Formats: sequence, C-alpha cells, structure tokens
Amino acid sequence: MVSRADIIASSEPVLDKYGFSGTGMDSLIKAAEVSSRTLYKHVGGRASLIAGVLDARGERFFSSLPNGGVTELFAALADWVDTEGARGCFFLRALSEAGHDDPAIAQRVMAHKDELAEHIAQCVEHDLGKPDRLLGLQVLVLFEGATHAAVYRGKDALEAAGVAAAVLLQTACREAADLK
Amino acid sequence: MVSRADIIASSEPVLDKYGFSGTGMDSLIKAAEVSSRTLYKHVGGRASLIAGVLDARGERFFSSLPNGGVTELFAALADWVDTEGARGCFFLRALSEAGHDDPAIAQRVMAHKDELAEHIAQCVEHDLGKPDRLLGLQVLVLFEGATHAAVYRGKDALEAAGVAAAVLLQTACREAADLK
DNA sequence: ACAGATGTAAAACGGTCGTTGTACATTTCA
DNA sequence: TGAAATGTACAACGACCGTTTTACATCTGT
Repeated sequence: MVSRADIIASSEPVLDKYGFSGTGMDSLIKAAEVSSRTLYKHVGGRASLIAGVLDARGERFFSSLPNGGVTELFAALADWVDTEGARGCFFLRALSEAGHDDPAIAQRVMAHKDELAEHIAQCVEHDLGKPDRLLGLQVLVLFEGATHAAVYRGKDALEAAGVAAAVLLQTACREAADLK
Repeated sequence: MVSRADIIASSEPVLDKYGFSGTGMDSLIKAAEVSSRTLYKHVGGRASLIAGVLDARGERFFSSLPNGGVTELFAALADWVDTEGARGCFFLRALSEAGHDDPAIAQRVMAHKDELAEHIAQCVEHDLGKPDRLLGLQVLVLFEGATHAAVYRGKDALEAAGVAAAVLLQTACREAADLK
C-alpha cells in the first residue's frame, strides 16, 4: 500500500540525479514501484508531483540545518553535500528546467530562497548579537556559491566558503567594537 | 547568406532565455531566420549547435572580463548581469539540462570553470602581489554565489559579493604584513 | 460470500521533437 | 545559356512522453 508521500519520496532522488527535464514519468513510476494508474491516482500528474517533491525537499533541507552560527551552518552544508552529492541547488534547477511552464514551481523556489535568507539572517544574528543585513546577504552569497562551486571544486569550495564567512563575521564584529 | 557563426549567435539568447530543454529546434530555426534544412547543413544537429553556443558564450564572457583586481572583476560581473540578465550560470545550466546525454557538453563546462578559476586567481595575484590559493577559491565561490543569488536577490547580491571580496582581500593583505 | 476498494499490466492516444525527404526557386559563374 | 550551388517551404518519419483506457487480479469488511 503506497501513499502520496511514498511516491514523492521515491521521486526526489531520481529527479535530483537525472534532472527535471531528463526524467520521464516512466522513471518515476519505476522508482515508486507502482503502476502508472496508481501513481496518477495518488499524485494527480507530473506538475503536482514535482510540486510535492519540492515541498518535501525543502522541509528535509531546513530540518537538516541546525540552530547556531555560521560555522554550524557551513558544517551542515558540508554534511548535506556529503550525503546528497553536489549537483547545484535543486530549487534553482527546478526553476530553470520547469519554472517556465508552471508558475507554482517558480513560486515555491522563491519561497524557499526567502526562507533560506531568513535562516541565514538568524545565524548571523546568533553570532553577532544583532542583525546585519549586509553580512546576511554576504553569507547567503557564500552559501549559494559553495553549493554551486562544489559541483566542480568539491569539498574545497565548501571549506573555503566557511572560512570566508568566519572572516567576514569577525571583521563585522571588530567594526562593531570600534564604533563603541 | 548565413554562416555557422550567425546561427550560433542567434541561438544563444534563445537557449539562455528558455533553457536548453525548454528550447526546441523550431525556436532556434525561427531565430536564425533560415530553413530547417539550411540550419542542419550548417551546424550538423542539435548537440553540435549547443556545443558551438557554449564555445561562443565562453569567448564572449571572458573577453568581457577586464585584466585587473577583484573590484574590477565584480564590476564587470555587474555589467554582464545588467545587459544579459540573471538566470544563473549558463554553463552549469547546460550541464544540468544537457550534460547527461552529451559528454562533450560536460567537458566544455569543466573547461570553462577551470578558465574562470584561473582568471580569478590572476585577479587575486594582481591585488595581493602574490598568489593565494585559498583567497582565489573564496573569490570564486563569491563569484559563483553572486551569479546565482542574483537570480532572486538581483543587484544587491552582486554588490554584497564585491564588498565581501574586498574585505577578504584586505584581511589577507593584513595577514601578509603581520608575518613580516 | 461477495461487493467495493485498490491494485496490476499493457496497449493506445494525442502531442511534441529532432531530423530528413521532396519539390521548387534563386543566384553564380564557366 | 545552362548547370551547379544554395536556398526555401512544407510534409513526413520514427521516437518519445504524459496521460488515459481496458481488462483483469487481489485484498477487506460486513
């Protein structure tokens, strides 16, 4: 007995590995180990399935991020890449490959990035003791850059990003002290 | 009288705007303003056309980057995004969307990123007076991050990345002075 | 026991896509 | 002039893809 959640869970790694446009319904049906009839009854259709996968992925991703500072943030990203592989941002890939013909996907991607920016802002505040919009954006850029540079530079990119974030944080910290 | 280069030039913006899997040959034929027969005679086929577009894009991109330091580098990226738009890295998108069934594409993407890393390393050396592998990688991550964060944060991401690179450079500079 | 829900396998449908074939028009130049 | 080169428009091809239909099996609960 399969559920909608089961089908979504089995679809995610296939879409991740072979891409949204590179994955046909037959692959997702085979991965779910159900008949096409059952899959369509449970998830409605391709667009709805992809939307569900994005939701599940987002939830899983954010629950993998600890509540802490930027050091813990980049450590968690390194763990994520270790277990999931480095194929760029799943959401930005969804936007490029499927966002054109489905506005629901584009909207989910934007919401995901808003949530990511918010989480990073809290990491920065955790370390700095106060909010810092510029630093938050810089760490977001480092996070995004690490995610994509890891595709071709591997773990070195993640490590460099973490160090860079620490340097930026310390600089902001010093500047705050100088202003006192 | 059209040339292979003309067809490649007219194809690039279409592939960029609608994506590799979202663009059919009919769109590229229409953009080239030739018949399908002529286009195929000139470029051979879809895979060869995309490879040619990647080559042309890479040449155009690197010739838009000035010889200078990291400040000029991020200024040039801002100009590029101003005129080209922010849709993420064209090459990484090619890798995701078409790299699976065409190893020639994957190889071109890797070569492009190697060239980018090399160019950035020279920017760092220009400012610092000596090579610095970690700083080069950090600036690469910032460059990649700015490219992708600009998709959803616009020019703010580019600006933040430029400032971050300057801070990292100055820190490295100070550390070098302390060691004397 | 049997109706209803839930599943399967496999064919079929309509559409799109990359590519090629056919038939015809136009320039080029020996 | 007239043949070769180069172009066009457009139909057709085979393959694939998302989805639905058909026909049949297997559990579940009163």
